[in-house]
Amino acid sequence: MAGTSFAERTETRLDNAERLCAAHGSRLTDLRRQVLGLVLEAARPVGAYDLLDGLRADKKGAAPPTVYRALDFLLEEGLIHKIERLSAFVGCTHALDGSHTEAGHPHAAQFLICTGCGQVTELDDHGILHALIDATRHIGFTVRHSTVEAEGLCAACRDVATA
Amino acid sequence: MAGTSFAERTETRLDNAERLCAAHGSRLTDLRRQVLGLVLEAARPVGAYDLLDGLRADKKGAAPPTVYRALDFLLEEGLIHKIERLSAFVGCTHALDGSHTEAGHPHAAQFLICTGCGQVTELDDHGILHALIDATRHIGFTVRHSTVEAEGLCAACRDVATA
DNA sequence: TTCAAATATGTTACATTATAACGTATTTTG
DNA sequence: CAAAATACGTTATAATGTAACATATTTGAA
Repeated sequence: MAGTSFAERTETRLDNAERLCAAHGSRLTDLRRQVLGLVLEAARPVGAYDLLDGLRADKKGAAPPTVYRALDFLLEEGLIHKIERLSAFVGCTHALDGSHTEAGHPHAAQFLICTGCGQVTELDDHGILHALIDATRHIGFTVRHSTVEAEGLCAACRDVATA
Repeated sequence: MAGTSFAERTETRLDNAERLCAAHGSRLTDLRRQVLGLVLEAARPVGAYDLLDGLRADKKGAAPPTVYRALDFLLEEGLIHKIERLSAFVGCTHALDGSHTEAGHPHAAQFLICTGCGQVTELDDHGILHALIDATRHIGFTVRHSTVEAEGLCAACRDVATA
């Protein structure tokens, strides 16, 4: 059993994740749970090699494939997202906090990256998704998955900048 | 002078690019012109190291920074875009083919990546941009730059798949 | 239950993408 | 022309990601 212990809120979310996995016949193993925990405990998007460092506190010989395989699994389950512009990963608030027992389906997700504080906010805005689908439909393109990432300033950082 | 010679259409677009640069006081040097030419001649998004190989046909000792510096310049000028999901670069049709003499301003740009044929189509759809701005405004986030990339099937590849 | 198949993880090596740091050349400007 | 700014050359290395194969664990069917 992994020695790492996480904050209570994180454990709750991990339990949610475990239920979601069970619900579609996949297993949130100790290793995967631990990697997801490390992602969730980070205040901001985490890189794969930061996660690897975190893992090594517990499992001395961990290597890159250990982390990447866990990340691939978590991405497929929709439990985390990859922020492409940052090559980093965040927990999916939609899946882990929401009342959505129907995970797995890739949902619309948009990410707001604040260049001031580094925080990333996840949106799940249907208007954006529909605008994208509308724009692509009439040229015959079928969207399977979309990446929407906006860089800018969050409310708090903008206020600081204006002051 | 660089020995590489490009198709006529490409030269035309390079001339456009040169005018755009001149219009805001930057220089499309031989090197930058050559890198842009290589991007434009590629049927699909090109990686930095593919460009490096292309460069080396002409300049034997070229090294990664040679290419990356040229790419940084071209990105800043809005002459190319980076497709984050592919770590690859495409010419900006908006800037190079359009009647838009007012380059430099980052415009709304969305990319449709066909997983069938690898082609990437650039959209410049205001509906998507506005949906994004609407969704972010009411939470106080100010968008400075956005990345929108959709993966799916273009009309041609979808027809093949359905057949 | 017991073995075969499927799944998950360990381990080594390497591929790909990107940048730091410093020196030289070229261009621009006073 | 000389100084400053800009662009480029060169070496080394950082950061991100994967291939390939071995071992362990779990699952499922006989």
